[in-house]
Amino acid sequence: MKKIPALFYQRKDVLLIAKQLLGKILVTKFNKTETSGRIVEVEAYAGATDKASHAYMGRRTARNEIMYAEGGHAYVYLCYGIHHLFNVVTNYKDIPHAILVRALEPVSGIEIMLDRVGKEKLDNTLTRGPGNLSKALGIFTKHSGVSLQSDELFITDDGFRLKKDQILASPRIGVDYAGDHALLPYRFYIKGNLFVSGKPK
DNA sequence: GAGTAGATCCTCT
DNA sequence: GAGGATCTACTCA
Repeated sequence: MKKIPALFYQRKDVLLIAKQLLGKILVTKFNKTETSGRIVEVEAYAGATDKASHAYMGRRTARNEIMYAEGGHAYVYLCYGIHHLFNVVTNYKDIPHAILVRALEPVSGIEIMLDRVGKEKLDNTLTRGPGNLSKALGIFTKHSGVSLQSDELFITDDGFRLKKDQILASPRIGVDYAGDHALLPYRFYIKGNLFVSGKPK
């Protein structure tokens, strides 16, 4: 499978990229063990104009420095002292846009993922929610800043295509503190997919 | 089934 | 020193 080229991420419309990431395969290959999952849920964070973003109003710190890099890098950080959140940096250099990957549908290395999470059998909690999927794929803060063109962390396209009516938008999750911006429909997910967070159907 | 509290630690002020 | 791009478990109905 071919990695998605860096140019895919280096475009201005973070919402468009977020939608196009749905259905792609996120792959990690650490210590020669490969695990992967199809992206079924994402959230866009539109940098300086987005209250919910770490880079709101152009904030720039050691932690979010990677958001200012050119598109095609991973931004990983720890939330609530427990959960690792995996983001894809997008747009051009110095424009801190990012896409948070919230949920995956397991594709390969499922037993390895179960082992990492400490579960016995596959269920829809394995890769549902950003904290869980990072754990399942073995992603930690030390992977922040890794290029998605590297061989241990990348995204591929296996030819899977979604119809327009399979993509739904909704307000983002867990960003109530962002006031009005918490209501922006920047979350995209695949209709009816079991691994999308929220209430199971 | 729905709502709420607790866990737990890194980062910025 | 405070708070956060979350998840789980437990309570109550």
